[in-house]
Amino acid sequence: MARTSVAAAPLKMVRGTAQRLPERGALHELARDRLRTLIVRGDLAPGVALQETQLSEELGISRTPLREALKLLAAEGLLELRSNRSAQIAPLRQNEIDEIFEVISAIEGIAAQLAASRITNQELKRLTQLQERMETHHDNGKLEEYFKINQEIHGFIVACAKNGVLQSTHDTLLARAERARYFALSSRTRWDDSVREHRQILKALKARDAEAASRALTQHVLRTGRAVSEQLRLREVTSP
Amino acid sequence: MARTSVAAAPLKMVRGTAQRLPERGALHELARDRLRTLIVRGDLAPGVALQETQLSEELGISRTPLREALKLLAAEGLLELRSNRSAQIAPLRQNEIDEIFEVISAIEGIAAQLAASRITNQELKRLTQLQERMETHHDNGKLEEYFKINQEIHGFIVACAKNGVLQSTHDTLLARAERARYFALSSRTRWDDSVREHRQILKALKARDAEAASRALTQHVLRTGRAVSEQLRLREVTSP
DNA sequence: AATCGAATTATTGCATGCAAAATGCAATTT
DNA sequence: AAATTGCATTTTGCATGCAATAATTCGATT
Repeated sequence: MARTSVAAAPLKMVRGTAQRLPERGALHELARDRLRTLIVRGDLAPGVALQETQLSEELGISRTPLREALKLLAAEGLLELRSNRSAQIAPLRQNEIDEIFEVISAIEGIAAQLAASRITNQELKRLTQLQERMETHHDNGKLEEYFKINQEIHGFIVACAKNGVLQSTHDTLLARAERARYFALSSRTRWDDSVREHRQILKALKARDAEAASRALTQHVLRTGRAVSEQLRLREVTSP
Repeated sequence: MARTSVAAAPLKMVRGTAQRLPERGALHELARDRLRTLIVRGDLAPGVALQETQLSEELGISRTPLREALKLLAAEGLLELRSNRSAQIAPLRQNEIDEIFEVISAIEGIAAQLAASRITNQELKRLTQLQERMETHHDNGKLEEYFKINQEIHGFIVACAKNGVLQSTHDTLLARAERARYFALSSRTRWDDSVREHRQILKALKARDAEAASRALTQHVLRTGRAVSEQLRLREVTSP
């Protein structure tokens, strides 16, 4: 099996070798963050087994903080631990993805509802700006950039709800959903629809119409979820 | 400082001593579960510092699995880790409690909505049964039992939504909310109202009226949250 | 007496060691 | 040939060791 090189740079300084400065902070957090990114982006594919010794060497840390990181990632649903066996990158079960989007739609629904009354004019301005940038990327066919701004908008609306617990719950679920989206990049038609739906959401927020904003965002997320789920289904039938 | 005795029985068998059978499973999970219960029930009060060596001895395990448990509990929001300092039982910040109830209300709202269409007749029967038992406890003034069934009903409705991700998200948040409720046991009038609201929720579910069920449960949780928050505020002003 | 600061002690964060469980492989049996 | 058993190896789970950081003590100074 190919060696899954996981470490662009070790997390920790090694004595006597000149190298890039190691990141600072607790090692288990650094390991968790690094691994999370790798999992979400699909660099560590679903089903891949993570061996503690090998991985700890690649990260340049010992097994102790690594194991702590693995347990945290398992709690986030990105990893599955099997007792006395290697941890495994969580598979993308269609059913689970459906569930995740169902929950995210509810979270963003309440977020939009709260944001409608709590959002400041400055935040509305910023949101308008983001929408414009997103539309530009859409018109120019810049998928990568569009995708990024899209995520930013969703996160920003949740932030405007001014509820930290809501935010962190959302973030955790989003990581799992995003992983599925990396696999199943949405279709072109969905892309067009999505931009339109975002316009509606922004309009409702500007009008501070909680009901409309909530409904629009909930539906938007549910439709996105269905598109991702559909792509996943196609992949399952055709490729593996 | 009084020794916070945390261990009814050690988690692990000690060689050569006749004693109750140790529970089975990974030590970090046992430790996490035991500590979670102690925290939620208030046996470990907000602000209390947990020393790794002392606690590991009380639990009869080594620091390694204990530290894993601590990090998981911190991720659940029940504990706060301060680098190079002892972990601390998370304080009950009123603002945070408010946020938690806001999110739970949304979660249970979507749960009721989904449950309205997904609940089986058998589950409805069970729910009716639970409601009856709860009312009995209410009428007899059995707070403890009432409280337990109340929790069971909420959990059961979420289960009827048939969404595992929703369920586990709910469970995690509920632990934090429940901790606050142990501190701030709701007032008598709230108790009466609560039973009435539960009747409404059940009625809506029986009618499979998603809209009504969702609205009723959402409002019920929000009102409960407000009652808890109010009690917390009173405590803050009067006692400490 | 109060305050500051150095020395001492206590505690955390990480690495390593070791036993138990699982895996892989070859010899053996069906 | 397929399945099975036994043995060696690998890998995990937990305990322990050690250096770095924070808390504490106690004495010197104002």
